[in-house]
Amino acid sequence: MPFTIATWNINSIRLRLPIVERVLRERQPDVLCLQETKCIDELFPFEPLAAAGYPHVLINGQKGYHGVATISRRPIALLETRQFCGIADSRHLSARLSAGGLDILLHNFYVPAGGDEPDPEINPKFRHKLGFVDEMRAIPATSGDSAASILVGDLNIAPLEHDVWSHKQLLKVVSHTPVETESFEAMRLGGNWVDLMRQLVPADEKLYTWWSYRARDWAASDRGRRLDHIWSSANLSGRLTGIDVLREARGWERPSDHVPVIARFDLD
DNA sequence: ATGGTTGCCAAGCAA
Repeated sequence: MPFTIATWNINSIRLRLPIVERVLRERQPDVLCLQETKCIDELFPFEPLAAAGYPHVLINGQKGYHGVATISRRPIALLETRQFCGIADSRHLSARLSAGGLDILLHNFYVPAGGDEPDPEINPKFRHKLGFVDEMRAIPATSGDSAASILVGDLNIAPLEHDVWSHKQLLKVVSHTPVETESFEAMRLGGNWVDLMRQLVPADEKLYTWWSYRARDWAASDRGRRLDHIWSSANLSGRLTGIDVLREARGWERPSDHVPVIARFDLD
């Protein structure tokens, strides 16, 4: 049995509990990292997730906005919930679990979207996003003989040309501006993180995890972006056996605008 | 160039 980990910006856990249960039932990931749960901790749906086989649930929620949760079939321990840029948003949760004899440090991130105007001087939300990515430099991929790291989440940046439907048309659109993509890649490489999706999908192939709600026909226009990511330390990247982007989930009833991404590893 | 949709929670704000 491989070890599998999934990430999904769910855009309200309570509204979309039925499709979360569907993914858990059909794909049975060992761990699912959720972002934008939009749910205070007291209202989090622990019981249905436990009934689905996921009794280990770690949450960092807030009212109405943001919020991350990491749910697991196997025991998992909360490490910390970090703040970034001195702003008390619920955008991070780290945890420790064991798989294949490895002690795995797992980060679940929801990076700020950054607003519409890609100018940090006039747009505080964009300034926050750039500062947030800068602060992520303090979280490198730690590893050792029996230790490894995984970082997943909605990172709200599509770094490569073919991570967006039109590189040229998105160069001035927040999520794909050079100031974002360059600092994003520098942060990833400086932290020794491996981009696992692109390890298996060639850089010249289009790859998206998000399609706007505003499209008349998201599938026909297919104007997507790869905003969701799975990274690992180098000692785990060699154990990666597969990546699934569940594009079909964008067409389900009451969908999130993001779809689940699942990584499979040759670990038990 | 503009507006297009969704969710929170009950008016805009954020995405």
